[in-house]
Amino acid sequence: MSRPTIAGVARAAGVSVASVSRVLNGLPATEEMVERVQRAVQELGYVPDARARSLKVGRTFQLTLAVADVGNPVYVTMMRAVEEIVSAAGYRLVVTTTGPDVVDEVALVRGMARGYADGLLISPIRVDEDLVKSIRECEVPVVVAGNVPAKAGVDTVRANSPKGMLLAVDHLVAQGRTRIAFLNGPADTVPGAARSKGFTEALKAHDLEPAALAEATDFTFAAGRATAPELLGGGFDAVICANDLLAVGLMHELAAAGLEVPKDVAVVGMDDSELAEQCFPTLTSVNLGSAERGRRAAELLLARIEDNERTPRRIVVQPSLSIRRSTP
Amino acid sequence: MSRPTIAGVARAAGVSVASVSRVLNGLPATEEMVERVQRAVQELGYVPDARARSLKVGRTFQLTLAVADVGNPVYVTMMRAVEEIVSAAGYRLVVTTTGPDVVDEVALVRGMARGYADGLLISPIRVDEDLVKSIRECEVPVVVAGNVPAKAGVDTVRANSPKGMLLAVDHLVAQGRTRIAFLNGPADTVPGAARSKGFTEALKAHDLEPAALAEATDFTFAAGRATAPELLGGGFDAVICANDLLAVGLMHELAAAGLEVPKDVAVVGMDDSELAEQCFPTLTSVNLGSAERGRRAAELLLARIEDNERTPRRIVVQPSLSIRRSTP
DNA sequence: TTGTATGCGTTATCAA
DNA sequence: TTGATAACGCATACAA
Repeated sequence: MSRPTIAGVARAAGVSVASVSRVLNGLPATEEMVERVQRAVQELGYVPDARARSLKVGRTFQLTLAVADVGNPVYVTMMRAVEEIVSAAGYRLVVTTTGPDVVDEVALVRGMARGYADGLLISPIRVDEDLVKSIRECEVPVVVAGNVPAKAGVDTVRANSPKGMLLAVDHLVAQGRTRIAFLNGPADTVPGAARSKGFTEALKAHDLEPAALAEATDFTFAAGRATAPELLGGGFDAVICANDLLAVGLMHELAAAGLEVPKDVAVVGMDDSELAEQCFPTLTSVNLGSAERGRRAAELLLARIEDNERTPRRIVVQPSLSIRRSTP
Repeated sequence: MSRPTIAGVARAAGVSVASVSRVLNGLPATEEMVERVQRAVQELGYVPDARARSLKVGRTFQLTLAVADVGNPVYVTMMRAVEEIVSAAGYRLVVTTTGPDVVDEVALVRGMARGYADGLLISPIRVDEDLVKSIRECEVPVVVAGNVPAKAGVDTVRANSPKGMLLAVDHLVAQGRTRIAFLNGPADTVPGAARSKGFTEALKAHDLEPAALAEATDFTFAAGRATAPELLGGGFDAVICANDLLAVGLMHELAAAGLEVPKDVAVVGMDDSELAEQCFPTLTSVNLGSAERGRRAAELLLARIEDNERTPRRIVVQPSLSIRRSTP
């Protein structure tokens, strides 16, 4: 037995399909009509087909959130914030994962033309010409949580990494740490590049030289551990890491090397994700506003779906510092 | 300008829509036809509409994975495993989150009738009659990663919590720990109930009495911290926790109380998620086979989509113990 | 091999 | 207020 269609309901209720559709959509109808239709719907367990509906009305009432790595806790924060906004607006949120490769991101953006959803919220980790082009030409509204060139002509909401870096360095310097090292993620990524630049500027503002630099191959715990040894022996008393996963990976290697956090080495992460308070010692971390970025991005997406002619906005969310036990 | 349809491509290529469709689906056509169609597709940037297509062919080539909490790292492991299997089979995986409430799970299962996807892989945390009913009556194939009654008549792949508990207790006893406490999640959940039962049985097998018992309100880090004080002062030398998040929450409270892990108290988690090796000290954890469960569940789902008449299978994945630094 | 025509399940337009 | 019917974009049975 196949699922009942609107025609089946109409037959069972002894009315026309048009009337069933009207009742289901709350359009004017007599009380008796409403009652008859609702009973038939109930009896048959009828549920409207979303594909057919969206084919007709041109909207799916679904939104897609695309992230690079579901294992990165910063996305958890963001997803929760986005979910809250879009579900309150009556949309269903579906999450897909792209992986670290830009071609997969491009494929995903292009694929939106298939009509999966009414909008896309993407947080790209690598950005190239192709991606910018695909976003600009995307058939559905796109909002980028991250940094793409203004010429992309798209709503963006991004973090202020340099400012965040400055908060971290300010804090470390105030605690008397001046030999500061930096554990970055891949420099060919958008966040990687931004944080590298921010770190350099922040040190310059304090007239400091980097004590050591290293670049992990990914923004992951495993990469943090694997890359940490490059830093060791660098004569630093503090390390800033490009995200929390890297920081936690580093802390394990520091412990293995017999260094104590924060006594011997202070550690600062970035993202202020759930992991920052789960790890031990708890991690001082730059809050780059992932929850707020999620909220704002979701709001921009909803607004653009409402009116696609509005001029693109570029929102920057300001950072703050969450001080915990990994810094003195 | 609106997106091009197959009719637009046909017009541009000077052929019929049927021919375009055939070329796009790799059906026999002359070389010239293929060439003309492909050029038009290229020029217009045509992408077929998935809704219209699936409305016609009755398949979406999408699969839905529903989890309760994206913040729980055990789901990350599972999602990665599922993603690998289904994408290799040519399906697109979308993830939705249900929250801890069973009514939302039921709504999600019922909603599958809207035709969002060709199948559903769900890992329910709470199960009641309604949920079982909705799963049994679901319009698309469902596979449950977890435990539902056999009468649901559905493919399931679940963990063996009691066996896992026994591994944990065996290990602790072998290390000389006999005053073992248990920090459970909500007992009204499927995993909560299974682990409670498993714990009792495992202690009995060793002729031991529980040193202390506590029940957190959620399977989360925050709930673990909040509930830990109920355990403290219980005179235990080891604690088994119903999952890794609870264990990490507990460890923070132990540290705050001046207790050292594993010297004063040994801690064992369950799930063996990424968090177990990220936390400090690294967490001995019962591997309940989340990756394998994800793989097997995905395979079952694909098989059932292929043939919906096959008799439901109930797979049990055997646990193992990942020993780390939180136990002596 | 190619084109014409029908239907997938729904909403919206038009008459009645 | 209600009903018949034409799309939405695509795939396919059938005819040419």
